Amino acid sequence: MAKSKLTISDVAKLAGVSKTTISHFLNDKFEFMSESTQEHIRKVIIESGYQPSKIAQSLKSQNSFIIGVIVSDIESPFVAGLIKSVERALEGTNYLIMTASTDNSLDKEIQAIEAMRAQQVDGLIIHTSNNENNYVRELAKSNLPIVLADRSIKNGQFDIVYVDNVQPIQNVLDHLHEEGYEDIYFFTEDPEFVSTRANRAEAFNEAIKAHDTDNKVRIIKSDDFDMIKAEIVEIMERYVREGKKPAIVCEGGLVLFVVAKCMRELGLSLPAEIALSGYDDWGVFSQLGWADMLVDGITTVTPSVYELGQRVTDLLLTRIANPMSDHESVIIEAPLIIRNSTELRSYNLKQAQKKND
Amino acid sequence: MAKSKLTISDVAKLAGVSKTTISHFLNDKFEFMSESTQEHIRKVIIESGYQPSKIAQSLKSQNSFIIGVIVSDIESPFVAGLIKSVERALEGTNYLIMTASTDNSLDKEIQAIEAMRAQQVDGLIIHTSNNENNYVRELAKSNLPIVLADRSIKNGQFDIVYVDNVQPIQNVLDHLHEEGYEDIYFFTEDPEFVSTRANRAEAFNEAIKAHDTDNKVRIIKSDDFDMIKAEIVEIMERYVREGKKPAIVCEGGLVLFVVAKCMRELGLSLPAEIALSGYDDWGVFSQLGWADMLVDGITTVTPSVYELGQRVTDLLLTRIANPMSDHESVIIEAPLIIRNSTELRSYNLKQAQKKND
DNA sequence: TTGAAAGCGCTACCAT
DNA sequence: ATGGTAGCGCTTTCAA
Repeated sequence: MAKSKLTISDVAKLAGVSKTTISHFLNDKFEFMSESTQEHIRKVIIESGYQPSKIAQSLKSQNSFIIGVIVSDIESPFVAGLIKSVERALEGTNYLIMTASTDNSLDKEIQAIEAMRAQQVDGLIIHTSNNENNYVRELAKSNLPIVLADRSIKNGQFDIVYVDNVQPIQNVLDHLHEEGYEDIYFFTEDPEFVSTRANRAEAFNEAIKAHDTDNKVRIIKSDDFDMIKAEIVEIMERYVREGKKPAIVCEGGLVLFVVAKCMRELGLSLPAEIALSGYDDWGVFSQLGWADMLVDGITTVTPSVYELGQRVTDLLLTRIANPMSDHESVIIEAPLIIRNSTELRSYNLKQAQKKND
Repeated sequence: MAKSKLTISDVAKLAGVSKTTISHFLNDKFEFMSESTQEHIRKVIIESGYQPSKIAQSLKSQNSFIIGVIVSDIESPFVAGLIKSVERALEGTNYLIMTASTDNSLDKEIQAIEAMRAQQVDGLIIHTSNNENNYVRELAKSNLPIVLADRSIKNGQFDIVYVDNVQPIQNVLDHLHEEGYEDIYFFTEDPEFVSTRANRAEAFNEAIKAHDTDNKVRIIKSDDFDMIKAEIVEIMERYVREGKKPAIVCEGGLVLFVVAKCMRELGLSLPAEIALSGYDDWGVFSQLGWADMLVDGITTVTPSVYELGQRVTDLLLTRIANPMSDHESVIIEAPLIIRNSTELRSYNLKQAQKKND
């Protein structure tokens, strides 16, 4: 192992050839040298532990082989799965990823993107924290390849891959109606700046309006358990007054988790007193079956985060290869997995059987 | 927004000054120019959207302001928390991070490190997948700053920050004994190449040997639920035969989660039939209280992953600033949080009260 | 088959 | 206060 950094000149000197020949060797242009020099150079390079500087190569070639991945919060299992699948999709290429987690702050997001631009990244994958990110909208007009992951940005022209926000909501509602729930709510974190939340809430409103004219969207904060419990209690009080079975649909993995926690702490029994369901977009956690485990199983809409990352990466590499191609939108489907938390009919059946025994 | 990339020469031409002056401006050396040129340059740069190339700066200055973060699996909440806290600790500096998730493969780990070396990273934070990583051990002898996060590498000289692997195990065992458990097991994934697992298993053996001479370490695979259930069933059979209350201590968040899941599926009741506890090193998930939620609360050893990331980053920055300083080892303490899953005495008390009623 | 030299975008030294 | 220029490590053209 080399003690200090060698340059191409050092290696050329060591091997007794010119920089040019070393460079040819590094770039697999073996036709420019004899077998014997080739072998000789190989040996010298291995023995010396020489690592060509990507920095210098980048400066020359004008591409860095770095993909910038900007995400809202790396600790969200959704985001971690996204990053992992991007890395997997990049295996076998020469690209590395540079990540920045913006803590859902627009300022940090812009800072991170500027820093990555300065690093001469070859492309950007963005899981934005704000759908009004002007900076990105403008940047998209330059020639820097950008693909949005799941969350869109208003009024911009982008490549984007996102999880279906409409059909799964319809499917959940159909299922809940069939099971006999009549008072259905949608819990989401603030949808103002996050397209997926807004789109899911809108799909919910659209689908529900034939059955219900009240506003059933509840905007919660996932770290304010008291507030969430208060919302749930209000729903249960209404149930007591009006007798319509209530159900809650949640916008994403975190909200679903937190609402489940609150229901448990309130001692509610599912599916008898209330139903719970929602998007479970937590990648490895979905695989581990957390929704299967809590409160005896929660019905979820379960998209493949890995597919998302794969498709995003495909799109980005395509655009890097062909900067002038038309922008594409790709939608990831998300099947409904029905579990105990919404199966009122079979619950009722079991209760009836117990009585008969 | 610029359509194509501007260079310092372009900007110098636009501003009607020399490259030197622009360079001075970029490096805040305002003493070398008049107020008026300074203002003029500022305006030109903003209007043109010019971004100095870090690549060129790096080539010149011989440092990249990139920290490489090599981790075993970014989807582990422990690792995600580590990355997040490293990023936080780096806020306010000029450093960016480049991540690579190695899927617990030694080959990929070495590849990733080589790629990062080529990128001229200024330092490396490594959460290794293999404690016999020769490549890293040798690399540590070069002048590249390296700090290990939590997992150590045999026979190497490193800066390292890790979660205490001894005292918490002792604390858990003391607690379990006090509660009346007499047949205590340690569940871990294969400890052969992962120092934390090996160290915890060893601490367990050391602490238990006064009470129990059998080998109570069970090596499981976290994705093989059948195998885990079989182990648990065996333990319960022994309990039926011999009457000593069993307890399981788990090596990390994933094992704890999976074992909890299996116990639930087996219909075991905690703490009455068996106790469960272990390291909960899942950062944000610990905060969300998953261990509080499953099977009515699991007793956990709960280190702060954020502190780990913070300390690791501090150490790395210190070493970058002062390459010749002595290697440091920092230990993160981990308090024991006692929950329902091990509280046999209060459970028995309640049962007794019920009888009296 | 090999090598000399220009130049990528920037910094820093040395002039003016 | 401002500018000319060498050089960081590499690639690539052109010449030998």
